[in-house]
Amino acid sequence: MSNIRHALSVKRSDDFAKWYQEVISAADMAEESGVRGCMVIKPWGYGIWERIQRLLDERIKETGHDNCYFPIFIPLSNFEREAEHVDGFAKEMAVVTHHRLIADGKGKLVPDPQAKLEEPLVVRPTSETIIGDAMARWIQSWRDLPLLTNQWANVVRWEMRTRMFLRTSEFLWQEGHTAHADQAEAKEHTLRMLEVYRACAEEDLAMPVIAGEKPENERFPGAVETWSIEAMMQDGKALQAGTSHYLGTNFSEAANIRFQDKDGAQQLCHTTSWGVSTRMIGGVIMTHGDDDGLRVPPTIAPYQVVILPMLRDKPEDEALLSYCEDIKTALKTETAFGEKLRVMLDKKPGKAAAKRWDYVRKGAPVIIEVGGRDMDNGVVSLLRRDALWAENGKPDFHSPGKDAVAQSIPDLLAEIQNALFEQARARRDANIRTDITEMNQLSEHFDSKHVHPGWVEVQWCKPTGDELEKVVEQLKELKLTVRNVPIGAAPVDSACIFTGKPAVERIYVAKAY
RNA sequence: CGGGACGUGGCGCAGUCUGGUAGCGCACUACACUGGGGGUGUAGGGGCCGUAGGUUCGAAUCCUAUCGUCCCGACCA
Repeated sequence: MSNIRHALSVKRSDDFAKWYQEVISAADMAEESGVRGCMVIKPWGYGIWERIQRLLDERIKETGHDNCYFPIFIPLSNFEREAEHVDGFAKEMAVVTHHRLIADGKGKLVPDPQAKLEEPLVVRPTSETIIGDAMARWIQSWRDLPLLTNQWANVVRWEMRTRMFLRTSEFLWQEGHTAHADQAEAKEHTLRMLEVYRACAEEDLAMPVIAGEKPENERFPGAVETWSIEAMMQDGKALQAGTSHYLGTNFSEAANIRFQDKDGAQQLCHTTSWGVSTRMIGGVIMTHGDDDGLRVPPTIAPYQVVILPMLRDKPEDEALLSYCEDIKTALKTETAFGEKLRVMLDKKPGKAAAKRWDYVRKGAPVIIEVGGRDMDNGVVSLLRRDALWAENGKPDFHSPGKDAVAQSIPDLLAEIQNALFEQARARRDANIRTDITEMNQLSEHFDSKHVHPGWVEVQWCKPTGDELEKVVEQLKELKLTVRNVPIGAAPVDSACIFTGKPAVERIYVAKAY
């Protein structure tokens, strides 16, 4: 349908990276801040984050966690305690060294040498160490376990290369931290939270994911096991959308998190940590966006229904507005997904037709336009953002009756939510190859001019150490990475694609963000 | 952090090579027309050309530094 005049100037198929940036600015989600790698999240983008936050927070609380808040500054000595952890994060830290500025006599302010901190503070890149410190104080006995905490916070990682929402120097997230009496319980909890993330991604964000364990080389610094949910973006690349780590006793040893067991003996706790960030929003864009902008799943849309009166700056406007208010009032009494509908009546002066495209770009799930003729006929003009265009290349308006429209919206929103998920799942499934068993097939698949090579499921022998390094190098030449070892995969039935040894598990291999 | 490109009204760009104090499209404001679709016309408002130094009678334009952005690479829960 090439005669359609799309709402964006760049198409996904022409330049995916540029398209991604255009969606963010056209949907008015975020903008550059002037500070390297940091962004201003605008109301529509932040509204989506608030929705994700709220829905995920409920799920986290349902699994027994309480929220708390720890300082953004971590004493350097505290951070230094876990060697691998330090190794992983040291090169991307923001460090506070002074607590006062002083005029330099040339009209500038400089850090006052007199005000140098005795011990530098690092801006948290994650909070295992400072929370571990607290856990050591909070936990005395087996009766204090399990300790289940979570915090919503910002963190800073001095990234070399940043992209809005996907990798920013400062980002918002949720980090859960738990302590358990033994390994089995801690591991079980790691998987329980991974499942919470899967449900949140698939049910709340309508973003299909594959849950599995990360290979050794992709582990979180200091973790014994790292698990992830991986989503396929529309360009076929993988996005790690959430991680859950079993930390063993590494952080307990570093921070001395111990408890007295029933027999009176001192034991180290087994801890976990898990996080999901504003990166999820990047995932939503690249999962549901189209050539007209964003499409927000109704569960996380700041407004699920936007009403646009076709104002003419004439006396008749008053009746039209009152007609629209009726619709809004009726909608407000409805519920969808167990919550009240979120409805906006845009009364701002301006052409409805022009405003319509603003909301199309923002991806409001349902747009209701109302003009004088609708009013006369007792109907409204309704657009589904997920199915915008009719066969004739024009916006596909529906005309439900005014009195019936409110009641129909909850079902419609559920249908849209489902349609978005199914579209994404079908696309993902169509872009996973499972028939590749040889390295040359793999290079051919990813070398060829395939615009959309997607993911490949292969079998491997789960190498470790140097042997794994070799595999990672081979993959790197093709710009590929091992995404994860999916939970619940079929049993292996062939040789390792990299070494020829008997395979022990299946893995997903893909280009990644 | 290496290589490349770039930074000019809100957005997208021209002007930079060949110095002479800024222009286009969209958006914006006002009025009029139009009126079921992102409309038309007329008239306007808004920029010390990222920032700081330097060269020059004179700098968006030349030189230096610096900050930021994008692409490629290295790195990366």
